[in-house]
Amino acid sequence: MIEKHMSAYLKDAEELYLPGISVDVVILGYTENALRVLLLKLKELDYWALPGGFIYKDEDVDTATHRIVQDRTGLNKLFFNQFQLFGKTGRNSSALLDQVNALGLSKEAMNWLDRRFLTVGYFALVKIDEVVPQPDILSERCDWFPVDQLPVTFLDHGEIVHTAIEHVRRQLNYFPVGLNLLPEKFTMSELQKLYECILNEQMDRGNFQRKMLKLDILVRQEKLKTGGAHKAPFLYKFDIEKYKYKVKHGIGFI
Amino acid sequence: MIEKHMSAYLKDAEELYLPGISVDVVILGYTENALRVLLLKLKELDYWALPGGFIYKDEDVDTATHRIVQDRTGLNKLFFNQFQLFGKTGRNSSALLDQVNALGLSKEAMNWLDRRFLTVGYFALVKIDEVVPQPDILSERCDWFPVDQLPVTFLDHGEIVHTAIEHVRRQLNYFPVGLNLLPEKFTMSELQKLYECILNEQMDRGNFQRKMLKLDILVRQEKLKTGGAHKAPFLYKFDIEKYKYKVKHGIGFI
DNA sequence: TTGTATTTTGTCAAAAAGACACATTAAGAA
DNA sequence: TTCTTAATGTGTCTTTTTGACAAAATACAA
Repeated sequence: MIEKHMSAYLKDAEELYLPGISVDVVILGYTENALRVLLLKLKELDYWALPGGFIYKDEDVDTATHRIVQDRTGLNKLFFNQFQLFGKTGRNSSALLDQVNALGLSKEAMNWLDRRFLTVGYFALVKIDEVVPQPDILSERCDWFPVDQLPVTFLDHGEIVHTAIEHVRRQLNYFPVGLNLLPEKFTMSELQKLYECILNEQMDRGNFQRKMLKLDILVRQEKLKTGGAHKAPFLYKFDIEKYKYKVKHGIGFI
Repeated sequence: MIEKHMSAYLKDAEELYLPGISVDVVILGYTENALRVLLLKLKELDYWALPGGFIYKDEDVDTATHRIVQDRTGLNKLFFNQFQLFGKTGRNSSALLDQVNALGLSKEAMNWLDRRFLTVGYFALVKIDEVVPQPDILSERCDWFPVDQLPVTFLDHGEIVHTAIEHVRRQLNYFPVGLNLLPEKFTMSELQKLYECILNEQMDRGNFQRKMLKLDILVRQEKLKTGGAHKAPFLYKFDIEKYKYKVKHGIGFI
């Protein structure tokens, strides 16, 4: 079955796309106290893969990425960034070709796939509850996985995810993670838990709040009413102007 | 003239190299209180270009980079890192082709060059006095330029340099800049000036020393005798073990 | 020997970080 | 209604770090 889809998908690949290079996107969301990545279950194969695709011959790489993420998430306004090119020799789909009925593949598809591929690694930050995940033609479904509990992945996609996380962690001061991963309004402890997930370290509540407020990028809203059996926390929003300015120059949190 | 060299250089390009992709390396050195980049003056053209090249079909991208840097610098042990893929549409050598006698180019060379090219941006950190710069077949000489005083560059090479610097600056805690840019033994104020160059900001001498020594990565040597009419400063070396460990986890200076 | 330039080292106040405590309060239980 | 619980808002105190600056040291030159 999958041979048919692949053959259709790759019918004019040679003519349409830049050869030997693809894009893979680590789409990151945050919910229920965990950083999660969107993965696609390949049809008939026991691999989960990153959303990815090829680059049209006259298309910017960033544009290709936007297209790919938009197709998989339904989102239009996106924050994403390139973080690394992966290109070890021997990086090709032979593992996959071994498992499909290669004879069922069209000659064009076979030619296209059976070569070394470089892939550009991107990460995207999305509000998980705004996403409507869409499998692509080669996958049967998609799911969010906590970044520390990945399933068996296709090729080096697991490594790509971990590299992306490390990249975000190192440059946390330069990416608008709060703005793009949290809902518009959030509590201080939600923000703290997000930071703790990314940095993989616990912080003191009082000290986190003091430090975060001193950055002068948050606007306090009215109280949160509904919820648990405890004092209702304040809600905050980002002051977008100040936030974006600070992110550009390093927010100065870590 | 250059047409002949290009034709020779690109004779079997299609067969040897991955198509549509190149490597460009921002080779950074430090001397006389300035961060400098090695550029090549293209023969007969008014452009300075980054050292670069193509990737053999069965060669790791990192290996290609090592080969390129080794060819231009004579160095074997190298610290280098990929930092970004550049790939806007329309990024090709037409600007260059306009200026050479295109008719003098072989058909192979013409075919190879006249297409969109992606390029992988790397930076390398070298000890400038250990380098013996070697022009490549397309260039007539090479020179070190302070990164804030670049000449007119080929294509987007100027932008690539500035992106590299910003990358190093942001992740200064994660790169062994001192170890790779300074001679084996150095004074505290040499180290400070290096940091000031990269961060583009002045620091207090006493405070710099206090902070740097507390990192516990330096070993104090004997005095520096020769020199100016003033107190001779201590020389320091890095404690390689400690330094590498700290760099891996973020040195914690900035 | 004295002056100059630069390094080494130290001081002191201000700011930030870290540890922790106590009062507050929404919701549910008694 | 009152009490309990769990998490929040806020404050305090100590320690550490930073920032600004100055005194002492010293190699060389005049």
